[in-house]
Order: sequence, then C-alpha cells, then structure tokens
Amino acid sequence: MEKQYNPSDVEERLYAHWMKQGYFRAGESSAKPKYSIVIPPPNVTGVLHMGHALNNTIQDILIRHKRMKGFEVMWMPGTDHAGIATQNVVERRLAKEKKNRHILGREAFIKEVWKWKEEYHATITNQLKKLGSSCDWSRERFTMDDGLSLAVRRVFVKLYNDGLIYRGKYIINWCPRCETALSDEEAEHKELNGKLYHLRYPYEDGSGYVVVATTRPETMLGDVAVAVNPTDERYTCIKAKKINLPLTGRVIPFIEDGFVDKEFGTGAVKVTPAHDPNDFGMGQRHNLVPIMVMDGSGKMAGDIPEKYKGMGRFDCRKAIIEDLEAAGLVEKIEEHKHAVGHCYRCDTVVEPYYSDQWFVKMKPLAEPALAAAVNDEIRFYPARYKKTYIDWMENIRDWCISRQIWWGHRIPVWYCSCGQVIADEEAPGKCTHCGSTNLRQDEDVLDTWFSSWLWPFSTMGWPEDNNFIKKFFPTDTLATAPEILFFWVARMIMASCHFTGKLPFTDVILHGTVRDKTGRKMSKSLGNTIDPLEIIRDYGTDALRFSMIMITAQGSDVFLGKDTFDIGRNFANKLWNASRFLLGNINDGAVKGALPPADRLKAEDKWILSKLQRVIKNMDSAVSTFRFNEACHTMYDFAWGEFCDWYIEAKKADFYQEDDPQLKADALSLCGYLLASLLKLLHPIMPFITEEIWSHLRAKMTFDGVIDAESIMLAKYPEPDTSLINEAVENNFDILKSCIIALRTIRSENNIPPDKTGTAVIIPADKAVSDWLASQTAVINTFARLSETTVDVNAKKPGFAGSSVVRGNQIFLSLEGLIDKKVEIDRLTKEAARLKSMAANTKAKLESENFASRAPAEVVEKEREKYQGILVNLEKTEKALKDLQ
RNA sequence: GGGCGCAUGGCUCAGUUGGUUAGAGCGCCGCGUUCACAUCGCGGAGACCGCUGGUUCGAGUCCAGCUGCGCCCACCA
Repeated sequence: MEKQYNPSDVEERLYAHWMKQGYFRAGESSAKPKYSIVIPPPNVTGVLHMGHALNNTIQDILIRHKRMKGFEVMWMPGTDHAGIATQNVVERRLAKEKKNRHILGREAFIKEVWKWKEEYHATITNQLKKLGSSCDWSRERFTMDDGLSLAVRRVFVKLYNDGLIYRGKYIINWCPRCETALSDEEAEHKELNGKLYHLRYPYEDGSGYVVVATTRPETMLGDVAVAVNPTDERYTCIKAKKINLPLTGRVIPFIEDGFVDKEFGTGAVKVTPAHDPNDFGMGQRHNLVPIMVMDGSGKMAGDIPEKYKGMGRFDCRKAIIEDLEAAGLVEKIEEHKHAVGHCYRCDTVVEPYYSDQWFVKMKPLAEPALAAAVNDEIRFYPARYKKTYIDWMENIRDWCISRQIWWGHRIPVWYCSCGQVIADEEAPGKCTHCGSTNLRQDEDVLDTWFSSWLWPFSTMGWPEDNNFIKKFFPTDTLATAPEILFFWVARMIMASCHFTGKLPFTDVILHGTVRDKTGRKMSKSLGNTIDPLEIIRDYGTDALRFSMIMITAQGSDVFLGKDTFDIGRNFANKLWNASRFLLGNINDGAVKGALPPADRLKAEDKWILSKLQRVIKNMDSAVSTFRFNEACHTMYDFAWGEFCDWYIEAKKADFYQEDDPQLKADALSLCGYLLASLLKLLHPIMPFITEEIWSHLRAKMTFDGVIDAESIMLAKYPEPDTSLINEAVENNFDILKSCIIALRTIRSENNIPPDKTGTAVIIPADKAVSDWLASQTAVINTFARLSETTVDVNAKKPGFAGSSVVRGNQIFLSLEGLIDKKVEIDRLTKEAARLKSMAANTKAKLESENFASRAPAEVVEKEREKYQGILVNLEKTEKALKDLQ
C-alpha cells in the first residue's frame, strides 16, 4: 500500500469492476425484501453541480446501506427532458450561429435538441458514475422514452375523458422571452422597487377626471372600464359618467365591483381584462370584452394607436407616461414596492396574458394526496415540510399544462374542421364525428412536469403491468430539494394515488440547498459554482461525499468552499494509513483471524468492542432517521478518536513484542475484526476507499463471518451485539485516558521534550481504581512517555513534581529539574479556583430547598456525588499547591 | 400580507425527548519529524448559547415578546 491514499488510482477501476459484476442490478424475482428509490432525474440542460452531488450521495448511502442489510435494492437512474430549460439552451447555442428555431423549423429544431440531449446525457451519467452512484444502469430512463411518452398520453387522455383536463381562455402567466405559458409555480415572485403611477382619466362630459393608480401604465391601452367599490361614497355621484380613455379615443364606463379596495390609491381601478388576472375576473363578472394590446413577445400590438405598435412593453411604459405627462394627465408618481412574477427559466418578468390553454383540475387529485400527509402515510424529513405541503394542497389551483414550445410531449389532441376535438393516445386516422381525415394536432407541448409526475411508475413500465413494477413499486424513499416540493413531489403523490392507487414512496427527504461560503446559492450565472469533478480530481469522491454529508445537518443548507473537502480527504488518508499499519504487521501470507476467547481479551479489547457496539447502534439510528451528518460524526470520532488514537496505539505493544505469538495473533485478529466492521459501517458513505482497503484486508486475512464477501458492497452490515457493551470497562478507560491526558498536559505545559522520560506516581482514590490503574502502568508509560509509573494508595508523593487530580486520583509527574515551579503553581491555582467556583455552585444547588424536595431522587443523588467529587479534587489540588509553595 | 427557519468560542456548524464541568472541524498559540499517517501527533487558549420576560427544583434546549438575517407562499391595482 502506498504511503498516501490516492483516490484516482482506485475509483475508476473499482466502479468498472462493480459494473462488470452486476452488483447494481436489481432482481425482480429476488426473494429478499425490496428497497427502491427513483432518482430525481437531472435535467439534460447541462452538467451536474454540487446540489446533485449532495442529492445523489444521500441516495447512494441509503441504497448501499440497505443492500448490505440484505435488501434487494433498486435505484432507478434517468434524466429529464426539461422542456423550456432545454429548449432555451439549444436556442442560445443556435443564436451563436445566427440561427433560430423558426429558421430551422419544428422538425429540424427538435433534431438539434436531441443532439444536445445525447451530449449532456452522456456527461451526466458519467458524472453520476464518478460520484459512485450504485444505480441500476440497465434500467435507465428518459422522460421522452417511448414507454414514458405512452404513459404521458395515457394519463392525458384518461384525465380528459374523466373531465379533469379542460381547455379554455384564461389569464395565465406568460413569459415573453420564452413565448410560452407558465404554470403558477413557474412564475417566481420577486420583490421589486417599482413605481405607482397615478393617472388622470377625464370624464367624457369635461367635468373633470378620476385618478387611477397602476404599476403598469402601458396596459391602459387595453382598459375597458374603471372600477370602484359599490360602497364607496366618493364615487356615488360620478359613477354614471363615462370616461374618455386617454391616448385611445375610447369611451369606457365605470363599473362597481366589491373586489376594489377603497383604501388603496384613490379607490378607483383601471380594468384591463386581457392583461391582469384580477381585472380578468372583473371583466367576466361584468361581461366586458378583453382587449389585447400586447403580443406574445411582449411588444405592443392590436387595436392601439399606431405610434405604440411594436414597442417593447417597458419602452411603451415610458412613452405612455411621457405622452400623458404632456397632456397633463399624470397626477403623481410614487415609489412602490411590489412582488413581480419572473420566469423560473430565464428570469424575465412574466406578463399576465389572456390565451387559450389546457388545464388540469387539481382539487379531486389533491384530496387523497393531502390525506396521505395528514395521516403520516407519507413522512417528510425535516418534518416541518409537512405543513408546507398541506397548506399548498389545501389551496391548490388548477394547473396550466400547455406550453407554446416545441421540445416535449406534444398534446395528444386533434382538431377536426367540423369542430370535433379528439383526445387519443395515438393519432386518429379520421374524425370520430364526421369521418374527415383533415385533422390537425394541437401545436403545443405539455409542461415538462406532466411527464415527471409519473416518474415513479412510468419508469417501471406503467401502464404495462410486469414483475418489475410488482416488485419495486411503490418505492421507499425520495430524496430531493425543497425547491421542487410543489413542482414535483406533490404532483407525483397525486399522480400515483390517482393512477396506481398507491403512494409513490413513504419517506421524503428534503435536503438543503448548496451555497457558497458567503451564503449565495450556487449558480452558473453567479459564477460561484464548484465543479464536483474538480473536487473529485483533487480530493477524491469519498472525500467529496464524506465532507459534504458531514457538514450538512438534516434539512439545512450546505455552505461549501474548496477547503471544505480537506476533512474528508484527511479522514480517508487516516483510514488508509491505519489500515496500512495494521496490514503491514502481517508479513507471513494470509492469516486466519478469529476473535480470541473472552479470557484472552485484554482491557483495551473489551473497551473497543464495547464502543463498537454503540457505534453500530448509533449508525442504525442515524441512517434510519436520515441524519447522515450524525453517521459521519459517529464514524469519524470512532475511527480516528478511539480506534486510531487509543486502541491501535495501545496494541502496538502487542505487535512489537516477539515473545508471545498468541498475543500478536490476537491483536491482529481483533484489529482485523475492528477494521472490517469499520469499513462496512463506512462503506455506504465512502464506497471506494472502503472497498480498496477491503481487498487488501482480504488478501492478508480470512475471518469467518466477518470478512465475508468478495466485495464489501455485498458484505453483511454489522449488527450490534449488546452483550459486548460493558459500562464498567468504559468507565475504567475514561479514568485511564484522563490520567494519561493529565500527565501529557503537565509535560506539555512545562515544555518537557519528548525524549525526556520521567516517572509518575499515582495515588488512587480507592482500591478498585488502584487495581485497574496498576494493571495499566505499561500503557500509561507508553502513552505519557514515562520510564516508570507507581500506583499505590500508600505511595509517598514526590517532593517536587507536577501534579493533577483526576476523579480523586492524585497524579504526580516527577522529572528531575524539568518541572517549572511557577508554571505548576499557576496551573494549580487556576484549577483550584475553577473547582472552588464549581463547588460553590453545586453546593448552592444542593442547599436549595426546592431542589432537594422537588427534583427526582436520582438527580439529587447524582448532584451530591458530584459535589463530593469536586470537594475531593479541590482538597487534593489545594494540598499539592501548598506543598509546592 | 401569511407561513417557516436560523441566531452557540475568530470562522463554519453539532447539540434527538430540559439534568454531569456546552462539543467538533477549521483557524490561533506552544512542543514535536518517537519505526501507519506533517493530508500527522501531543498539549493549550478561546463561549454571560442574539435580547427581554415567563414556565420549571433545573433552560442552549420549552413558551411569549423583541431584534437581526434567510427561505417559502400570496391576484391591492
């Protein structure tokens, strides 16, 4: 083994090996219980970022964990065609070549998009593999595969026939740059500093004017009325008047509508049904015909004055205000903060737009999906998202599903010249009503989420019934980002309930967003992204995975800088070197390992075995409750802080001695067992290094029931053996460690060079501790670099020495001429002061009448013991101090 | 406007159901190249757990209010 762990030497080789062996394949005829996950399919718009790395690491941890726990696991990989987003990136690429989709035409353009898809799909799957993702690649799906496309059409037609899909002219969110409709969820509200324009609309009779307030003056060209609240007395006398709509020559009426807020502005509202959702509602209530004054690209158009035609909406805003100002019709312009919708794909300000679109009636679909969350049949991690989900479900609105783009699933609806509308899975040859063959398919495509919401079952072959879907659907856990809770998670639950009658999964992990060190979301446009491949190249995949998971508390955001990954790299290297050391002690071929019988277990063996059982238990609870950071901490602390720092160090004596071969063999067996267990526990998080060390371990040691598989992927995950948990031993070790640390501190504080050995005298507090510590003098000597340690209740304490008190055990380190009296006096003075204040606090607590009478007896007893302990330590510390002085 | 979250040593954060002396990593200071590891070892300094009240024998932990950040949702022009 090399001196340093070099991830790039092993990762590619191991992944290829796993693939070749078919370890990721899910068997539909397996008798094992199943565990399945579908990947949140990455968009084929570009390369994967750190958010994907986090997301897929979480899934891989779960999958590898369950696989080792004996489940038949299935992790479905795949990608999403991401309608608008992908169309946009391809259009941008075309623009660089001075081309656009209209020049190409629909068919040629779609061909271009497929080319893009192939390119990025290859990159994405390669990245997922680099991350170590153990998905079943033989199952990979794309949202526009034939099978998934059929599922989309099946679902559309069924909903249409059930009356849950309808078409109509409504105000929807429209992106003038993408030139398509968006759903409500796709319009992101952002708080902007805008202006509120107060405009004067003159009465037709010349008797004055009414002032209306608007944030979008350009829409005035489409005004059809001015609305006031029926109870607004300011307008009772004038609401019979007509209004000369400025700049247009149109005469419009007043209308009365309860929607109007008397308190806001002047209490009079201009009504533009074609360009505002509220006004659309009022228009409908008052039978007003909407007037469109803008086209799909956000340019002014329609029946409007010639000079505004073709103007961009924001230029027109300026022009209108200038013209109105010139006519003396602008009362005032105020600064105004308001939320404006933006396209979630290109960030353009969306326009409320009156158009023909397809919608899904959501209320009936939402009911069972809502109940599933209320009844905790679906659980969210962190749990607070349950409320978010329920609120959304309870206030669900219809879903606009038609998009005026080309990339995606074309709406399976055909129109006949006779007026017949036909929804069908396949193109009908002729009209079902008049028999005409002159049919025209709807030009629009479906919202990309209309295919994603079927993902958990469409990927498994639905609507076809097969053994695979029988075995692996419903899935178990979904891990994704909270940003798509409504877009995707909620809709999958609805679709699954409606079309399969089952919930698609039971546990939903919503992990945090990946941000840079300053807290900004990582995004390409901000240029603050970290490329996972670059981290993998510089630090290794395991380091990437471990570091990221370790610093991510459940549901909280992740702040990443390049130095974040040191921790994982260092940890990997530590594991590597510990393993290298242990395996380096096997020099005569392969050893047969076996746990020594109980009577040959030494104190440190019992201690580490006890600790290991706790670790296994902690890992179980951490992973099953999705607290992966806790799992990382558990392993880090155990592997580094206990196994390496104490156990291996203690075992070195057994390795280096040559007198007793059994002693060395036992030490090797134990270390082999511990290392194997450690690697197994860690494998789901750090798949590569654990597999690599595992193969080295297998080459040097056999161990029935412990080193139990060709690949660690297939090894049996450790089960806790609670009979090995030994609190007394652990307690003894705590005392031993504290004594050693105390001795090291004295050395360090007095600047005693490592090559100077000294002698220690320990005056133990009682017989039990005395026996224990006396049995560990060799360990103490090694760890504290001493030539001799005396443990004796009746020992004479050295005349001049550094000293410390550990749980009533008095410790002296004597070193000829090396102990600095002043240093020691300072230390002990400080320590005495600390103990004194602690004693005072504890005493006050004990003497408090309330505490003694109301706290549980065991708590009081504990507190009393603590107080006694402090007093003993204090007394001995003060005595040592006095002796020094 | 409604909802949610966060506030703990210089930095980034852990701290499950309230109960020993509040932890870790990084950074900092000191010592060290002792035959696994300087991507390392040993030791150390550093925290009135945002503020104010409350509940409790006991609060970083529960409740209320406040302050400052962040996120989600929202058709008052």
